[in-house]
Amino acid sequence: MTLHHAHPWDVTPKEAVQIQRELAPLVREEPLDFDAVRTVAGLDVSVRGDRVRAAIVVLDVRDDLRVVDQAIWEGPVAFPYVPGLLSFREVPAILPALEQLQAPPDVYMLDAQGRAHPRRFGLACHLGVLLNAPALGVAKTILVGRHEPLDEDKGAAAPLVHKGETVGLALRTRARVKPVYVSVGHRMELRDAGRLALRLAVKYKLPQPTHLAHRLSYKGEL
DNA sequence: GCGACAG
DNA sequence: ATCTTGTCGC
Repeated sequence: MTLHHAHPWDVTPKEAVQIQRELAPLVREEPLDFDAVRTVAGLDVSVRGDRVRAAIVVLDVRDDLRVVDQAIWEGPVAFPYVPGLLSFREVPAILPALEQLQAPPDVYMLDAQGRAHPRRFGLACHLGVLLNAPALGVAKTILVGRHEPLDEDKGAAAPLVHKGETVGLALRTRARVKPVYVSVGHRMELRDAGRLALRLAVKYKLPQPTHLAHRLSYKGEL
């Protein structure tokens, strides 16, 4: 995989914001060709003390979500947690983990926001633009935006709106369970992201890719 | 100035 | 995110 818009990571929060403003216009919302999607990678990063551990789990969506590849990378914390600047903390750990994969996944699913971000450039957008690949964010809580109440059944959804703009989707992946917040990362439309998240949420609230990636980064194994 | 605030 | 046991409900 090639980095299309490489930039320094050893930056100050102020410089990070500037980088986001420069890259945000590069996010492309276009129809996703589902026929070209065979593998979906779930990515997550856990933090323990002063160490971070990035984990990736690749599933084959045409073979009953079978796990076909996985990778882990551990290293020192390189950036503090600042709401809105999560990518500068996690991407530096995700990139080296990606290098361990046998092949580039067709879609990247992040445990974070995509366009549902103050500057429309959450972690899912950042990674998607860097790799120039389809990406989406599936977050457990809201960073920005509001939405109308959802029905209690599985599949219930409502637009996530911020400053008059639909930036994501509040989606109930399991009946009577708190919804997840889906948003576009890169090279797909919101409806595509919603369909993907709902279709891959077969056993838990979180879609299988991010659910497994979370387990792998947290426990160190599946 | 006062809250809100992905992981 | 992380610190952490049991407990209520489908």
